[in-house]
Amino acid sequence: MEDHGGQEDAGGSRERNNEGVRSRWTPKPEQILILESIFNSGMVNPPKDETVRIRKLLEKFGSVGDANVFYWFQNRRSRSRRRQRQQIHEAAATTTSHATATQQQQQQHGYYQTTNESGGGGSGGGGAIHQYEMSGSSSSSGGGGGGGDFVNEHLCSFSGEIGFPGIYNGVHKWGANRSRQGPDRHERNVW
Amino acid sequence: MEDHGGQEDAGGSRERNNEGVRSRWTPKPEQILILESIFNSGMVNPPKDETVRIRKLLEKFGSVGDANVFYWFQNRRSRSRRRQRQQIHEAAATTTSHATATQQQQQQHGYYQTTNESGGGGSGGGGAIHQYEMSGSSSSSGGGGGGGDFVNEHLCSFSGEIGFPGIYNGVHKWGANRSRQGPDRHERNVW
DNA sequence: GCAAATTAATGATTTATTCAAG
DNA sequence: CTTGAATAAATCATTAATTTGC
Repeated sequence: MEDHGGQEDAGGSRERNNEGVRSRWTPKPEQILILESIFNSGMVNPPKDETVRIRKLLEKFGSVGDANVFYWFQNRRSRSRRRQRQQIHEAAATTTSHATATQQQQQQHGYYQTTNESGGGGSGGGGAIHQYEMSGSSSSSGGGGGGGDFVNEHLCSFSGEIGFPGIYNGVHKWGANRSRQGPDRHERNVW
Repeated sequence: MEDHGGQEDAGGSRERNNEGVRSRWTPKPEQILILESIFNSGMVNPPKDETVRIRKLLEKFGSVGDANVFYWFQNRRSRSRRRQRQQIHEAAATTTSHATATQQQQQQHGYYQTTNESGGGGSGGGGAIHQYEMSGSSSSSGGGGGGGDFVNEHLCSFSGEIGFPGIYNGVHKWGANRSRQGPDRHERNVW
């Protein structure tokens, strides 16, 4: 049997390196699915709060840290753009027409952005919402997940969807949101 | 309680933004002194462990977060470089000779770098040591300090008074271990 | 069929650029 | 204008695919 999911340490929980090689996180297929789903839904740059939620969600499938999630999104954005540009350049080189599709990305540092992945199925699509989500002194504390949690919605989709071998979809309730009691000087800093 | 006789909130502890305006950290003169001292000593890109120590040290003079310290060093490096380049360009424009001082920085992403500040007396010179420093022992808590000594050394200078820096360059012997050991999967992540 | 060598993907760092508060 | 904060681009380093030789 190919327990292709057998390696539990693949999640990166083992970074023990007596030598000098730092092991990096290797996301599991399920994790990648979740991440891509979120990304494709338009949240290409989740704020810290959301990132933490995502991490907690991913953690159910393997060890992962907040930074890993952050890196993942960062790299995804960067590479998405690069490929888009390459394709543009490529097309420009191929097409003899003068139609230079100069799709200049306007660097709107908004968090949600319409992902125009070329190859993607374009399932999500959706919302270019501007949710800056600042430290929520405004009522975000509510323990139980507070208000509209983006991640929660996605979780719904996954509860009973992904047919993973050996994964029981239980109802997760990460209500106990680890509120940051520290004096946050900057909510959305680089961590 | 020391009354620094000045803006108390300047430390940045107040970043409450009910509106959405983030107030940014305003380092106190003492803090700047410490930071510059460390920077001038050759540590231009302190690893996380050291950053935390620095933060704790700075915190004695006002609220400050790890990220603030990180940003400060980042901006300092950037600014330093840019100015250097400008000066080079400027000099090149002035000098009629063909000696184009193409000081191509070879992107040695080392943490310690010879600070070639133009104005400085060029004393330091230190060592472009590659020290990845991966701590590992989380015993860096409290002021007790632990293994690291860099910040502590600086602290010595400050213990009692900020005796203006002549910035004496002592012998730096930081680590010098080029082995990149990293127990944690992402010790030096972006926070 | 396997294991070393090579290449392709991609996670993690660092640098350059930009935005905005003071 | 200065400079802290944030992000995107570029780069490095490690892991997975793959090729190659036996």
